[in-house]
Amino acid sequence: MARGKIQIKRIENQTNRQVTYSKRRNGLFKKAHELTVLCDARVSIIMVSSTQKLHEYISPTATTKQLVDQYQKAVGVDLWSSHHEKMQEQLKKLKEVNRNLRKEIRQRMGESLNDLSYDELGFLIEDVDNSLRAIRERKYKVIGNQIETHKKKVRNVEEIHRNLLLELDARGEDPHYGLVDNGGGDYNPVLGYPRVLALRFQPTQPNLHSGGGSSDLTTFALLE
Amino acid sequence: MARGKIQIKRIENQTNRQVTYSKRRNGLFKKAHELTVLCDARVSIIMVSSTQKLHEYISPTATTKQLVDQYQKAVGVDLWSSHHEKMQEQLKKLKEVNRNLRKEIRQRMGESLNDLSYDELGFLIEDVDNSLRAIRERKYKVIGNQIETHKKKVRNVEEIHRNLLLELDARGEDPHYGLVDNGGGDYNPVLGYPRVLALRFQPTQPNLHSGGGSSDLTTFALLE
DNA sequence: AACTATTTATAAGA
DNA sequence: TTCTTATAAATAGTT
Repeated sequence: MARGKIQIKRIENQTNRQVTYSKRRNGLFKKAHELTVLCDARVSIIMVSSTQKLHEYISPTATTKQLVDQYQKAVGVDLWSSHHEKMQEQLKKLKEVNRNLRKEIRQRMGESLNDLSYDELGFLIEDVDNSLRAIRERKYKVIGNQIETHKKKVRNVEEIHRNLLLELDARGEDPHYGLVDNGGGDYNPVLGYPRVLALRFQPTQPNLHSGGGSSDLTTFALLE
Repeated sequence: MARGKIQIKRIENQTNRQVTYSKRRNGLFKKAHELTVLCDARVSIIMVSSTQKLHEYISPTATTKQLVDQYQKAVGVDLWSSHHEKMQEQLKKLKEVNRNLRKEIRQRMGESLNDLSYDELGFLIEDVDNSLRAIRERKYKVIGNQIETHKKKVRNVEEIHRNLLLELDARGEDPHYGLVDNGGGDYNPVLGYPRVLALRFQPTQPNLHSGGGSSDLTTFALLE
């Protein structure tokens, strides 16, 4: 465009090409900026030179993400579907795991047993039976611990009471106070009800077979 | 740049602004294309006018996705993190659900009972006990069905045998064949072992508490 | 990186 | 929008 017209075709001389790239890149960015200001527009330019160097212009009033998002929406193409694929895969796996876990639970609850063989049913019974024993053991241990704790508490209170009586006696005052029994309310579990036992508060879960739709996601949202 | 110099500042007249936008947009795209050809570069331009109309230029030698990906990589910013957020959220929920399911199973198996109260243990026992009864019932039903099936089979074979004998007798041949007993092997479950019962083939699952790492994803991969 | 002859882009008007 | 054209701006080739 000066000192002679040029053909618009690849500049073969490497150095010339680089120089022209640099000059015209500046020109382009300047024009883009003028456009931004004059016309109140937003412009994003991304360019990669023949040597794979990357340069960009972005209007001060915009971000590249913003414009790329807008482009996507307008063109209707998901530019990063490939980026989503891995997560999609993960989600699928997790849902699969979920289905299997639910199935196991249902079997342990005595449901969905149709596809278990006689032998498998035998194994399952043995397993659940063992589990039941373990849970019972735990229950006995818990009640034992609580009785123990309570006994200690009672002993402690009695001790305090005795000391008070002695002290009052020493002061020659009327030892009129009796031991106050709190009614054994301490037998309540130490933890109270900090968590709801999942098993008891689930309905029959009609959506167990629904293939992991979004509703499945929240089925257990209240647990733990 | 012609018929008078202009200040580079927003054109207030709406019509003028639009006209200038249109003209300069074409200029910019033309320049971009020249740059593409002359310098063997790749250029992506996305622009949005003040009226929210979107226009783009992309070098014939490139795709927008390609350049945006390259931009991302170079700048080190994940442009579509927001697109991932929803999925990330889903993944988190699923993992949480998974954790709870695993916990429920462990509790049903008599493990991880420490954070259950005495009353909760009572509920759990009742529940598992009921489950056990249900499974036993199912087992009896299965064995009953199989016996029934077998009986029918035997009757059928006997019937065929009788008919054969009659036929042979009618032909006046030597009725030398006896009823062949297959040894009751048909008591095998009808379904055979098409699926492995999850419960029996899981070790104690040392990674149950590992917080849903990638290893968790494949724990059940072999099931179902 | 600077210079400058020339081409190109474009503002204003039609 | 498109054309016209005077003029501003960009830039190819050179230093």
